[in-house]
Amino acid sequence: MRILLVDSMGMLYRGHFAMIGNPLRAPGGMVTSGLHHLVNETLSLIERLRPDSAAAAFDSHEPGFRNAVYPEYKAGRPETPPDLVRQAEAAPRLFKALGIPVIAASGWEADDLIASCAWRAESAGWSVDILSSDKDLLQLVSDSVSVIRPGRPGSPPAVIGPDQVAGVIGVEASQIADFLALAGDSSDNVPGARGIGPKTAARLIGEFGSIDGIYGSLAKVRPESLRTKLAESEASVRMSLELVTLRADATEARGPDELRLGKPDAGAAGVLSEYGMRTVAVRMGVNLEAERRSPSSESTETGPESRMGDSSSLSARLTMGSSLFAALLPEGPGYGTRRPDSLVLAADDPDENWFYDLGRLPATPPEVASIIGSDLVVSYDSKTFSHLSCALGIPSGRPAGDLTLARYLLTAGDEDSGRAASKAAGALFRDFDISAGHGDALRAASENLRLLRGLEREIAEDEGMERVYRTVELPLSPVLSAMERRGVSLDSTSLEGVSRELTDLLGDIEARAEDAAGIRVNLRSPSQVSSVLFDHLGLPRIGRTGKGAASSDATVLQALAGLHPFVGLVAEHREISKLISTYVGKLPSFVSPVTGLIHTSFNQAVTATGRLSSSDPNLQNIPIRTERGREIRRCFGAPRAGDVLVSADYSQIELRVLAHLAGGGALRRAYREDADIHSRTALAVFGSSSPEHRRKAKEINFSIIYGVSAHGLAQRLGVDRGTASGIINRYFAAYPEVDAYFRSCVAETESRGETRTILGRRRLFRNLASARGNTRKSMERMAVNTTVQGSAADLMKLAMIGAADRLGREVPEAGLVLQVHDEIVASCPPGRAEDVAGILRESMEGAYRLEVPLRVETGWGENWLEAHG
DNA sequence: CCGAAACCCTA
DNA sequence: GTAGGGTTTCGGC
Repeated sequence: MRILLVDSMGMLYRGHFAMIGNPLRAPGGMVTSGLHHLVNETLSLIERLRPDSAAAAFDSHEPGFRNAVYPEYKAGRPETPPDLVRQAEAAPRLFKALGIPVIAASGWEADDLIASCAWRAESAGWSVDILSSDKDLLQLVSDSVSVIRPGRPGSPPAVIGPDQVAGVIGVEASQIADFLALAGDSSDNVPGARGIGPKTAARLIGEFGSIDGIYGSLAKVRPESLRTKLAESEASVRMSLELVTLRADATEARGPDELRLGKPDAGAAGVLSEYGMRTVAVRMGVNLEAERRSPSSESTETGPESRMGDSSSLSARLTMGSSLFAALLPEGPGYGTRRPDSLVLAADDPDENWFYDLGRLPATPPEVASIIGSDLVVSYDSKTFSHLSCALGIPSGRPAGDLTLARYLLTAGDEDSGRAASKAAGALFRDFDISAGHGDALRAASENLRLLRGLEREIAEDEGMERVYRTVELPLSPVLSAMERRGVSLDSTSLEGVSRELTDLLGDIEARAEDAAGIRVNLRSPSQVSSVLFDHLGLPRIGRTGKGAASSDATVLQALAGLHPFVGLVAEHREISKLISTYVGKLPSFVSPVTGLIHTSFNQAVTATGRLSSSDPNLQNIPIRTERGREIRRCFGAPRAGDVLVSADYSQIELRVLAHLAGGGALRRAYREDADIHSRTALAVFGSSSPEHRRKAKEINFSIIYGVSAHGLAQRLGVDRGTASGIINRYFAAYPEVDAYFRSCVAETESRGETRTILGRRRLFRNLASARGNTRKSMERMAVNTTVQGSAADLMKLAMIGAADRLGREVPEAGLVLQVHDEIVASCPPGRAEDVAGILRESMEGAYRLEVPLRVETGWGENWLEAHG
């Protein structure tokens, strides 16, 4: 026998705040996000677990024993929002109407009632499942009691049994109360031990087992400061233990037999109508006569093909302005070979939701193909959707919307909220189990459509973001997915040769290093290298690491070169081991067994500035600077045998963008005159354009783009800060418009809390106005750099869209394969290389009209090294 | 087993 | 000083 116990308050909170920006409402206007979440999660579990009994537990408003123990218990909490109070009041009535028993008792918290019911059920030999995301309830986990965490962000709902508890919270179930009593809990105002947080608490509990164990052998606690803290806090810890321990003796709690699941009663239809819960009604088989329009239902009891009847009517309903949220399952990142076996479609009208079980069909129905191929589809992630539809043999159309991209544009720079929003949406999307029926999938798809609508409304209110969304990011997505699918080839034979040579060399260096140092040392361990350099050999400590220790990084090694042979050997070891471990040793594992090619992922929604990133593998950091590194680059070729790679890269795009943004002045003039910009800068700053001065000026020009600080430039040029400061002053004297632009950029970022690129892409800087000292300086540099780096990224994205379009029409056998921020690489038959180079050049130079010309250099060859030239 | 730190590859 | 991805070691769980 099985019973499900629901932590109603926790679920209401979670649902309510998850949608706080875009809440669900009943027809009468009441906010119902929390209710929807609570009821839907509960029903999902009932459908999946099929329990015999269930109970939804609610907190009492009356003070309980904890307030008697500690009057400050839960003090200082923000007032519960009225919207949430109303939902908490409505929930018991709703559950009762649906035949789900409710437990509540004066003076008791829901957690104690759950503990008491769980204890009774367990004693009676029942299995117990608790739906809750609250860590306190993990205390109850045992062989017969599991806690189910609803759709933890980013992962499917987690069932936490005895073996999982430690992984979630760091201590065993039986130790949780002791752990919380030590660490304290700020949300409940449980004091715990002063100066001890979760990390230390978990360590102590791990070591001593319990609070009694700790105080029983306090003398063994190290270090001494910790012992003192514990001794001073003993009374507080003992009291906290009483506060956090769940009580299983609430006499009002009922046994599992008294909590049998019933059926919806006669009033259910009325309640569900009142709260606007039509899908719940359909799910429960409750007839809402007045509102029913469709004869079929999305009940999980009907077969998956239930809605396949008259699908021809569907496309007829897809008119201008409407769109369908589509998800092909199984979902997952990247380019794969998995053939999706089902398709979920959600429309604005939930009665038009569809579920196709493709696995049961002999072939993909033409209706599905025409929907996927239409330009009406919106999805959670159109690039992944495109890969999955390709796996079905159906090319997807232009995306009409993309939840990932919409969220990205709105939250760039606001890392926490961006991540949170993304995880929440991702969780909603993945948080269903197809084996339990397709109700969850449809619900998740509907929810995602609703979320996307909200985000797109917000974007549409902002001209710049709307432009970037519609004319840059959405059109770029299919360009990137095609690039990923095309892939690039890896010459494994040559790479093996490189591998052998580097491996031999590395062994040689290790032996010589041991000789030179006079002791055995793991050269991959920075701490061991440091101890040899600075303790054993007594070399001078130059730089410091982030934590203040003596650094042994490449700049330090360069400075120490010549003082001892060991130094050079370390540097060479670092170079070679890097090449082996990151490239030579790893790249072959990325060759697809299906295509024989490497397919990277171009991530369109990760960087703060609007650049792309590349991963699995990262093809944007393939070596080029050292001779040995270049041998690796030489191993990359066109995806089709016999084709060549054509490379086109922008010349100084960021400095040109800066010249444009900064307005009229010497920098703009220099570019219009097609001058050698580094020589110009050298002349202005040093009064000479000698090769040495030009080289330094080049460093200065780079530093400018990063937001220049005297400290940074000093390090870069190897001069003292005073000198660097003087150089910066002379630079700004030569290019006063750049100085003025930086100042205005910072001022605007401060006043608006955001900065913008040339096309209107936004990066949030909410804290600039309140930041001080080095934090402030750092944010100023980020703001300045974002306009330059981000605008360059905008231009490159436009160029890629244009180039992909022209290649598709003019040289269909060619296609883009790589992008490395200021470079794009295409592949084509050798005879078309010149044409392709011309198309790339024109697309890039003409991507956007600036006040200065854009220049592009092209090259081609059998491999990437030759092409890049 | 995981996260932080140190390091290094790219633009 | 900007923006990324990735590897290894090491200490703590």
